[in-house]
Amino acid sequence: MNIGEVAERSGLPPKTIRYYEEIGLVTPTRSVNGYRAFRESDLHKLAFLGRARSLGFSIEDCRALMALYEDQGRASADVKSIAQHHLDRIDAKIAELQSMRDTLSDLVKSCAGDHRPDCPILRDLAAK
Amino acid sequence: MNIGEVAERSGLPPKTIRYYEEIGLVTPTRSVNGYRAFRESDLHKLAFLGRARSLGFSIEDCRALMALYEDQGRASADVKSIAQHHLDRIDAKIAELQSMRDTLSDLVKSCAGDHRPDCPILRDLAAK
DNA sequence: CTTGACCTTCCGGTGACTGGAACCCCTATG
DNA sequence: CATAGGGGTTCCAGTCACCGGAAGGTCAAG
Repeated sequence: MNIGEVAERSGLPPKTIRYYEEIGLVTPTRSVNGYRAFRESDLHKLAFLGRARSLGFSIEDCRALMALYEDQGRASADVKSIAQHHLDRIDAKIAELQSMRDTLSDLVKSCAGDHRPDCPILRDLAAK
Repeated sequence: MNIGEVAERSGLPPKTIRYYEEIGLVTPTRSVNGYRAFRESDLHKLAFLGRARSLGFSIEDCRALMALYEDQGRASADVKSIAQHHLDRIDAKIAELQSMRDTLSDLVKSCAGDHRPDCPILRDLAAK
């Protein structure tokens, strides 16, 4: 399989796949013409990575998850730990955004949004 | 005022203040010894920037907000528009994170997290 | 005179890619 | 056989908003 087909089937852009090779997440072989030659197992790995990334796992988390996936003797506790930490980070991020959202929403509501210069949003940013 | 005092009073790290000068958000004068010399107005600007950044506005949004703040003839609609767009982005981000959170939370709950290798998290990432 | 706390600039790195340039390879068509 | 196109390749630079660190200048106190 060339990179184009793998891109299509994995849903990852070719650029991303090359990048993943560069950082050692996949190691396709090479054809005589120098093209990357992907096996089914490479495609499988890339799909795994794509799904992990879509859940927001960092590249390093993905690397660790892949290693655990391929380690038959893994303890599910190790996987769960990574996922739990990630979940905690997400919760923290949501809380942070939610707090911004609340403030911002109040400000937007309080602003007339017309041709006049008076603006509670600017007043809030400037004061305090 | 030297940068240290401004940093303390604005809550921004010196590195950040230098960076803001570099990209033209503040333009302190210079003392004879080459040190940056900040006026009260610079401090005020930096505090404004710090609060806008803490609400998640991008640097370019901050630049625009500052310009509006200093434009006596502004229309509050312009400010509101920036804030509303930012609010929309935040809502989108929260929705994205919330969706990740939901999936991830289910996966974490379903994983025993013990010494055994069987793991629904990895199964989910690998399958589909 | 030295110490230590400031300040300066400059360079490189962060995360996870993305865009673009310059070039090679392969197949099909005129 | 030349060429056009649609693959592929590498390498470099840029993104965003800074942060860390090195090498060195400045200043007040002891």
